[in-house]
Amino acid sequence: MFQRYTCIEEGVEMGKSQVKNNIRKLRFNHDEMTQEQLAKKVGVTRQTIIAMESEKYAPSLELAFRIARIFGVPLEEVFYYTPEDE
Amino acid sequence: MFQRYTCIEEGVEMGKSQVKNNIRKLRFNHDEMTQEQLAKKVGVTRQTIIAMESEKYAPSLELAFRIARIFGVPLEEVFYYTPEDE
DNA sequence: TAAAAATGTAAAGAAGTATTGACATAATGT
DNA sequence: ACATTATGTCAATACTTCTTTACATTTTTA
Repeated sequence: MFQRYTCIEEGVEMGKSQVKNNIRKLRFNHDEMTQEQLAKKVGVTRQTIIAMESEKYAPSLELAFRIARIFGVPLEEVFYYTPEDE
Repeated sequence: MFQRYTCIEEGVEMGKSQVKNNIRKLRFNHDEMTQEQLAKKVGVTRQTIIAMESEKYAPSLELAFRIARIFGVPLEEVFYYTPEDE
């Protein structure tokens, strides 16, 4: 066994997801929207935005839709799948 | 009030998600692919397919991408967001 | 250069998603 | 009718995403 995620000695090492995003770029293209403002608009905390931007994990599908909607673009213009990691 | 989630007396009642999908249709349009076959192709269990088709919950973004890829269509052709419930 | 605003990090716990296994019902074929 | 295949349900557990709180660092602006 073991396993799909890089585990290091102590603690649980998070696997980075294979879904990438352009949130940061999109924020800047939208009047330099801050993480805080985006968080509020989509109804999550700033932590969640940070985690997504730093790709610690991918958002839920529902949250992905809400974010795309805020930026007024289709979901696949914000998020994209990179299997096998490039 | 009330409320996005139907909560019943005892136990936790699952809220249905606001993300809908065409998985069932797509399966049939693809040579009547069974739940089992789809599950195997995208690398999840049959339970997960059942839960998504019956909209008990929406998949993760990554799984959504994998499913769309199997059917050879863009993600938004499989899943769509219906805020406020239609 | 000091205050304020924006971003980053960490960790515990809640909520949501996925797995496993066991069994029930429906549909298809022989 | 019987066996087989496909679908559905339930429940426990594991894993992933999101929240909350609190504090550290960087960037911006007065």
